[in-house]
Amino acid sequence: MEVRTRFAPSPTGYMHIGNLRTALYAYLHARKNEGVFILRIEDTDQARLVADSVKVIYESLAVTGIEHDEGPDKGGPVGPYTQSERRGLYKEYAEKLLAAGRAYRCFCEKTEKTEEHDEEHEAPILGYDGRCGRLSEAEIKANLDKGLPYVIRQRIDKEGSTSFKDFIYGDIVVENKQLDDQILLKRDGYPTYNFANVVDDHLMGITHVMRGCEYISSTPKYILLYKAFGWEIPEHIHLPHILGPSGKKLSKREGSVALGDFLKRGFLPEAILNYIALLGWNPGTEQEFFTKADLIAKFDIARIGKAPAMFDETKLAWLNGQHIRAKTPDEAHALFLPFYPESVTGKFDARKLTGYIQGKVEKLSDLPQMTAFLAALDENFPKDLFVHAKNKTTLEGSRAVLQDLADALNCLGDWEYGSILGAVKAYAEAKGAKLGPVMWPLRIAISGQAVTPTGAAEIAELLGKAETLRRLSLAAARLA
RNA sequence: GGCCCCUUCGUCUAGCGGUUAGGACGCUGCCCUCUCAAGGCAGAGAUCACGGGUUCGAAUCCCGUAGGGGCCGCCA
Repeated sequence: MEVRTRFAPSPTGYMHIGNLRTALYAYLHARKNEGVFILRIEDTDQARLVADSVKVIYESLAVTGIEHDEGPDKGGPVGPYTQSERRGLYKEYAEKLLAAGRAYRCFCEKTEKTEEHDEEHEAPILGYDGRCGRLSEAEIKANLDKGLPYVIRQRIDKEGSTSFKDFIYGDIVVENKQLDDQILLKRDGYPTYNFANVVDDHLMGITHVMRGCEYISSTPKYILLYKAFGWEIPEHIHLPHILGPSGKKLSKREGSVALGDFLKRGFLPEAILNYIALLGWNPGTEQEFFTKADLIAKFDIARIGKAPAMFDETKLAWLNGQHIRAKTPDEAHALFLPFYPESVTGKFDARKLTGYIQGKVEKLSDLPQMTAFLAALDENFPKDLFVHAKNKTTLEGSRAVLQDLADALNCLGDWEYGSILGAVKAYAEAKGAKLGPVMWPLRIAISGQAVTPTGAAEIAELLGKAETLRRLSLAAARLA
């Protein structure tokens, strides 16, 4: 049977990294099995509609290369793919349940979750007591005649238990008395997630339902729905959570959670994809660097783990560096360019700069700070930087070297990396010195910092002859 | 509070009855090098949450306990 998976985000205005991983896994599983990956927009909460947020979903999928085969923008045989456009369908199916006695109208007041319940989670919240389920035909009719608003609730027989086999977590059994008569159709006529999800997954022929494991506890209710309709139950694959640094579900409170944030901060989409793929899944080999094509080839839902994983930005950064290094110089440059300060791109050969530092960059957002010294030397950098035990450089020695070097470089005809290095080498040789003790003062003088993203000769070349000589004499003067 | 789930180095993980418990990030050191935040090598770091079983033998199987997480919305 053809594999059909879906990603069913609700338009919230940003792409949560955990949701993106769910999308990735669903996508990979579909591709791996030459199946179909569907995008379905779950916009059934009218109160929470965020303008343009569907666009964010499209953009997120596009930038990460998680491309869907069917969706609101692409169409397909089982559309529409936006739930708000499927309202009639849900009503129709809810009424079928009503007619079959598997659902009932509920005229009770709204019982929305309050903030207090959120914080004081010790407060027991009791589920709906099912009173409207016991209303007589006459009472229902009377209410209807009065025009009382109502919702449709699923009628759950509180006897016995309901179970399902989760692909990751195995058999899950829940006593039916734990199950609430959940709302299927809201007062405004829109379905709840719980209902729309089941109806759509069935109608869209989804074979593998992949979602976060927070849905495990409500899945028995969905199972009962499938059974009430007499529908085949798809494979359920609940994914372990991604945790923030505090050990709780990754949330906005703890730094970046949105794909857009990571992108802005200089993480590459392919690195993010690679990293989140490894959060909860492993290939069974020691491979850690993956391109999307690698993932499609190696992905296997059988190797998804059960334990939640903490999101570790340090490792993401490392992986990001790996992906940057894997780029061609031209690709890298296209990536770096937007992150270079104007002061750098305006004055220097940025393409050359990229070539010199590509192997050192982890986050693109480090670029401004890494390259700032090119455009603006901190002329009052600490003089101690010249002192280096291993190179046996001292303030006195450095001054002499700098003065000599200034002369040597001044005589240089063409100003490029090779000739600069050649001149420095020649000078060192003439002095009977090793290269280190000469290069060190040079690099400090022209950069003003102990750590630079590339070597002294490269920096000198980028700076140009005039600026290099200016910095050299400046430093020599300070050391005098 | 009720129910469900999870538990191997700080972190991500391998392991599916017999391993010196392996790898990666990070950390430390060494090498290379014109610096290192790159590369190479090495090291520290996990009595496999704890307690009972089962077994000749358990990180691996079973049962408890503890800790953590999730759900209990006319949100998804």
